[in-house]
Amino acid sequence: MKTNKSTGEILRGKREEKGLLLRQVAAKLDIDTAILSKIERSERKASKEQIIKLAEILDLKEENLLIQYLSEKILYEIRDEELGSKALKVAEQKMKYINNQKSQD
Amino acid sequence: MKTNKSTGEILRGKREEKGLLLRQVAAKLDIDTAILSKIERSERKASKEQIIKLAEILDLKEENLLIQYLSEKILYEIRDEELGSKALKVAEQKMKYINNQKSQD
DNA sequence: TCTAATTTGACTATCTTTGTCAAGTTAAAT
DNA sequence: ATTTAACTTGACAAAGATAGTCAAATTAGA
Repeated sequence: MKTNKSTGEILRGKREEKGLLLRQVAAKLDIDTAILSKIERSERKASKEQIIKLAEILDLKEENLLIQYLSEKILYEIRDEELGSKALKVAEQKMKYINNQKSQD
Repeated sequence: MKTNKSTGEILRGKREEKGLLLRQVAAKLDIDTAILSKIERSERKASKEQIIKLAEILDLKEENLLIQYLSEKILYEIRDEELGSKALKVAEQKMKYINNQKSQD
């Protein structure tokens, strides 16, 4: 999966590829075009529900789009944190530990 | 670094080791004991500023405590997300990419 | 059992997020 | 160059999440 493209870029790329207008897609999401514009330019975050709808509207694989979206949410939490990389690694270890616990049931 | 202990557990452990009361530590943080109690039992999240003060009050290495704290913040974002593990991995790739870009200046 | 420490829950205040709206800017077509 | 539709911007409002206080209830140690 591509990881060096923002969710916004993916959304805009696919929308244009399909020849859809902001107005049209925004209407399906039931939001103002202003917000969708901001989402596409990474000035605002979409909600999970919006991501799911967008995947459907734009024929994007929902799972991939959600992973993109979640990874950005994660990075947003550690934006301009010196220790971000280290925190990410520790988070992965904790995650592994948690998943191990779960499978011990 | 230990990763299978929550920030709250670390804080409580060290506070008790030092024989300090919730009241005393809370006073230094300028918050009610109720909140500190909740932080120690992971019922509430501390703020970054509180974590920094707590490291100082309890003689914990600030960097380690911050990493713990940030990693929990990350995991909080993907709690009960099916795709959490995958999102974490993608976040790491993105992070690497970003850091690479930075070093190209 | 008494007393101090901690926990709990109801409530409030503050901050963040998510949205609308209207005005401003850009781009394409003529 | 002008016009028109698409998009962007920023100020604002509503709603939701977060961080705190306070007082009552519970727990733990002398």
